[in-house]
Amino acid sequence: MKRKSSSREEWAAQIAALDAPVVRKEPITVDRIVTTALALVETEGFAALTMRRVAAALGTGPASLYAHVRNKAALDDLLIGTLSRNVSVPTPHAARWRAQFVEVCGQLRDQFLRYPGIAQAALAAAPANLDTLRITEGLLGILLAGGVAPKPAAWAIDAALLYVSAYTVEASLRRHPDRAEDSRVVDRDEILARLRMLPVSRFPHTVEHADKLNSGEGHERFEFTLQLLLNGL
Amino acid sequence: MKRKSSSREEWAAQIAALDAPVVRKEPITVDRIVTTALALVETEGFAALTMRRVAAALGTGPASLYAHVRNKAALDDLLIGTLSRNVSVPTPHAARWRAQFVEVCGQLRDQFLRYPGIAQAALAAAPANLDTLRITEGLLGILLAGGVAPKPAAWAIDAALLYVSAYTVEASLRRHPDRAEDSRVVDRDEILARLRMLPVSRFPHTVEHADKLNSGEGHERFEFTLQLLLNGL
DNA sequence: CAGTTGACACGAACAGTGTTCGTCCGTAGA
DNA sequence: TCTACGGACGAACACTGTTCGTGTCAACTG
Repeated sequence: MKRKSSSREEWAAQIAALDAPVVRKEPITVDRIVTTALALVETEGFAALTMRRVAAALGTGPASLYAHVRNKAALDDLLIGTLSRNVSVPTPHAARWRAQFVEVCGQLRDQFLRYPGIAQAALAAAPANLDTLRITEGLLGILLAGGVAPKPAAWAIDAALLYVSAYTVEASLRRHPDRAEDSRVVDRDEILARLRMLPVSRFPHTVEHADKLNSGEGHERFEFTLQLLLNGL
Repeated sequence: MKRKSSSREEWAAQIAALDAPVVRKEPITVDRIVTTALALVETEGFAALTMRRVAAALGTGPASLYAHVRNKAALDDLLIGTLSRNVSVPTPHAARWRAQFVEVCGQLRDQFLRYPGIAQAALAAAPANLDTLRITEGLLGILLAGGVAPKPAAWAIDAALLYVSAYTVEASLRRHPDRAEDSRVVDRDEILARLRMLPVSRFPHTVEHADKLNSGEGHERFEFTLQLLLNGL
């Protein structure tokens, strides 16, 4: 009972606590951290994912997070693990192996695009994470069922996952250029105009085929690339 | 002459300046900044590339750099521009277009690998930079000479450059894991051991072909992927 | 030759980052 | 009932990119 020297503020806080004594502040868990972090990335992009901002969204300080997550890097790993868990891998169907492969990669792509810039973390954590290994396993099953030899299959999967990450990183940067205007170009017509502006003497092919260089509606280019990879197997 | 209140330190500095009055401090230029930055990245990795550290290496403070470089992002762009300028694109030879394509991509890969982690900047600045456009132009010439249609050529180039960046980013992170030991695995045998440790029930294919998953000496996988892309054209 | 101008260098500061230390406290076990 | 322990967290450290204002030197101008 040595708290006889409590300040006025503490006293007021104690009185205020009388109102809601039962609804104890919900404890911080890894799940709550991950959920909050994902919401933050979804609305403000990966660059805004900060220990401080996650903590603030949880109504606490940054130090509180380190009891549940070793690192910012560890948090990133958790995020891409969660995203990977959202990808469902079908049971291999020998006749449709190409379509199945593209479909799984497309799921991953959509997950990454939903949380802009998070693929940067995926590039860092690729091989270590258990949840991404589940996807690798699934893709391997699909390719093996399609009659592809193990080694080319493994290498093609690696290339495809790398491509998915790079594709989504680039797509996110194009849409979310930090501050709407600042030397970064977003508009596609603008890019086309700049390509046409190049000196024909030094960039003959680029100028001539400028329209093809940045063409492709939706994810046409994405699927084109994957088909390219698969057709070579 | 209102400097009569100079402190003792200033006085000492003035005396010291008598020794070398002619060798005026070399002015800061964009070239010196780029050279210093590249040396820094080469020895300590892209994560160590800091305005402050570049400035310190030049014997000044960070504010001095902003007279020559708008941003850290602008500096990054300059760096990958310089690296791109080191890549020499051959004049297209119709019969050897595949080899030429792979060779150019290999040059770019080696540039990126020499400066660990710098490919992260390449992923961000890809389409805007003039020097990388020179490479795109060269690759386009090679593919067109090989008889590839413009649109597939353009898309394949995009995919290949994306893959080069992703490949080098991942390779750099594997070699340079921030702090030698900290949940990140470097050793290849270690990765293999961990893959074999997986439960066979859930990861049958991964366990069975673990040795193929991370096989490939040198840049075998790199060239395999590029060949895959090219064979589909 | 004297004087002004303008570009560059830079010290100091601001707002923000990841991470750690030490303290508090509430709950569970003895 | 007392104790130990693990989570919560305030404060601080060492950084980051960037800006403001001041200084200082060079070259052009009258």
